[in-house]
Amino acid sequence: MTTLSEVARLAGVTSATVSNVLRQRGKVGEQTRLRVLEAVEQLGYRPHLTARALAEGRAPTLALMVSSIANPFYPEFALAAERAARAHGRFLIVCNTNDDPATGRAYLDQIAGTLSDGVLIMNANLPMDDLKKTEKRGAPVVLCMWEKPDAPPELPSIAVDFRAAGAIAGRHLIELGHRDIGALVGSKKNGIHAERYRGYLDACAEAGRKHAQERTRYIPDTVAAGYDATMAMLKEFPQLTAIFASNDLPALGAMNAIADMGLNVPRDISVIGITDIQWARLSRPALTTVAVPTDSAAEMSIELLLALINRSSKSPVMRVTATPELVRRASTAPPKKR
Amino acid sequence: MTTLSEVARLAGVTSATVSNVLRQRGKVGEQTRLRVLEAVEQLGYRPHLTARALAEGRAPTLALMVSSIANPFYPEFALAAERAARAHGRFLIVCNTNDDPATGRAYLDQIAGTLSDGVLIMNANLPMDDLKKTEKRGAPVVLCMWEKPDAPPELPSIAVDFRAAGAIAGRHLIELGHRDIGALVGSKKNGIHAERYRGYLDACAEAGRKHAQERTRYIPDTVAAGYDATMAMLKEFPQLTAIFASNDLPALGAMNAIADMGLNVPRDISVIGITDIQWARLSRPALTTVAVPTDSAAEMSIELLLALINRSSKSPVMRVTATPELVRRASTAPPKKR
DNA sequence: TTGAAAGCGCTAACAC
DNA sequence: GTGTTAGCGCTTTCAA
Repeated sequence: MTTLSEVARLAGVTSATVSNVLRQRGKVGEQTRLRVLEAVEQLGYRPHLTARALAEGRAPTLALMVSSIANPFYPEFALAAERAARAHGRFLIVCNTNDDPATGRAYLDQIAGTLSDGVLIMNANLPMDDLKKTEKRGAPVVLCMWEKPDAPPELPSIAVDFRAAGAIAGRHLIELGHRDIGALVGSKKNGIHAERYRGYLDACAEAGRKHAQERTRYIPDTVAAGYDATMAMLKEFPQLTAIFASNDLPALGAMNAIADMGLNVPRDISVIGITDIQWARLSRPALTTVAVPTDSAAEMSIELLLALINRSSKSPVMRVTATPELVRRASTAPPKKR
Repeated sequence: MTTLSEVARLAGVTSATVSNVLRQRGKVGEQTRLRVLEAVEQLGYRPHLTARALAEGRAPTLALMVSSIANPFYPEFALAAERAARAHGRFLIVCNTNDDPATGRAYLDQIAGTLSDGVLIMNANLPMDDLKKTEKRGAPVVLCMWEKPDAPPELPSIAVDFRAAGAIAGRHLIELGHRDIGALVGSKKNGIHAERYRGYLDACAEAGRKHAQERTRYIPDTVAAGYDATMAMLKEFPQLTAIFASNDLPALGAMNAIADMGLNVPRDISVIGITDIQWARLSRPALTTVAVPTDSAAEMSIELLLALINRSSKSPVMRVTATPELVRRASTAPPKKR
């Protein structure tokens, strides 16, 4: 490993000067600058980021806490977040909590404020208290995809208007003429997807209709759960002509279930999801869904986090992304005439 | 931020002692130990990982270079790698090169050997030379999924016998009775998937058959490319009864194309892939594929990397994972009688 | 068993 | 412009 002072020695200057030329801090003569640069080149010197971090009192990394990077939505977010971080000279450490609060806490304890300057929280199943504690210890925390713009959380956050997304999905189904709709909610009753469902109910209300409780299933946010719930619901309510799913994963499961029952999407039953993950456009039929602005949410999250780190913003702040938009694909159509 | 010496002061000892207590380095009296622990608790002290790294001369992080974490296979690998890294007390930094060698080089230059102790290379499109250069600078490098066990690379690596995988896929198709098979190779002719195709050709040869060159398409490793190539190939060779794809993504594309042509998988045409990514089991019909041992490849990669870092192993070493295995699902069946 | 002190590689005042 | 110096927070000999 080549160090600053080795470079300095070769260039016949002191390490402070080398540091100055490397950080482009003016006040360096043109010839010494050239001499230093040459020495750097010759020795193949690379700054030691850890040492620099310690001296500067700040880490070059940010952490992203996520329940599991293998969940199909997160990689897309992570990619965008990493890009945004890079654009600001930061590296991204990925922390999979596996939905286990203890794992998340361990991460927070170890890296927040030491290895990484701040942390992005994406659905990591961590109690607010733990998050506030790490914030108090000096490491800013940003909630990446808050679901309720009307109810700002106690921590800085980027919010997506998921209620609007739910309403858009509901409206689309209703406008197509659907009256018998089943709803798949990918969380507990008052869980994370509650707002999306509320939005769907808003759309029903707007249309002067009422959604019957029994036609709603609260399930895990997975393809398999969407599959099972759809099977069950279709058996109980064969008259359904459409399925509203609070997320793309259960929607995809619903499509599979419908296909396996020998029915056709969208001819017999329409399906709509929310998010617009990659698979949505690749499934057959391609899934109609309400696209959430993933990339800009990631960028906004990184920017807010950096602002907090630089103390140029004070918590709590909530910023709202652009409104989700309908993406019409092939899984929705008017209901069959009877 | 609480520092070691603050804890030391509170406990009435010196920071060296606190350090000893924390690192469980015996030689500390029981009462002082307790006193120190209490002080740690009281102040909510957390070791500063960056400072520790600098003092120890080693970073607590490992880097994973990948072309794009959003590519459906990588997140699964990344998850397993992160778990393995955590099990050894390391954190994982994700580096998306975006398939751009310059980006990869920039990462290597910046973090290898400074911010991170070593780097895992997963299909990041980086020239060997750059990798060898970073290794020379002192940061071990491990190639995570080398495709040719018979031709060890010049760097430490974990190899998967993809030729065997290709042979397994080919054999499966042939055993089902297929004779008119189209091949989709997800890389350039002598590119990364060449071994898989060779394996497929091995299977043909074993069966005393010869695969006709014109029935092979070299394409990008994507769903879209698989779709287009299948469309084209089926138009040119309507007699095909099966598609061998060197990867699941093109295989999924092939299934979509077949469906869009109004044909049925597997009744009219069988499709097989390689890897067994998550989507494979979720597609309709579920994709028959040859599963690669992702998790163990990730673990082996991490372990090899750590061994190199601890100099308990010297490069180059190549280790081979368990052999890929056939996963029969619904996309393959015997060909129709004519 | 505990303390003193040096140093990891770099940055940032402050002098010269 | 360039050098001197004092740390950043921790680990680790080496002495006591």
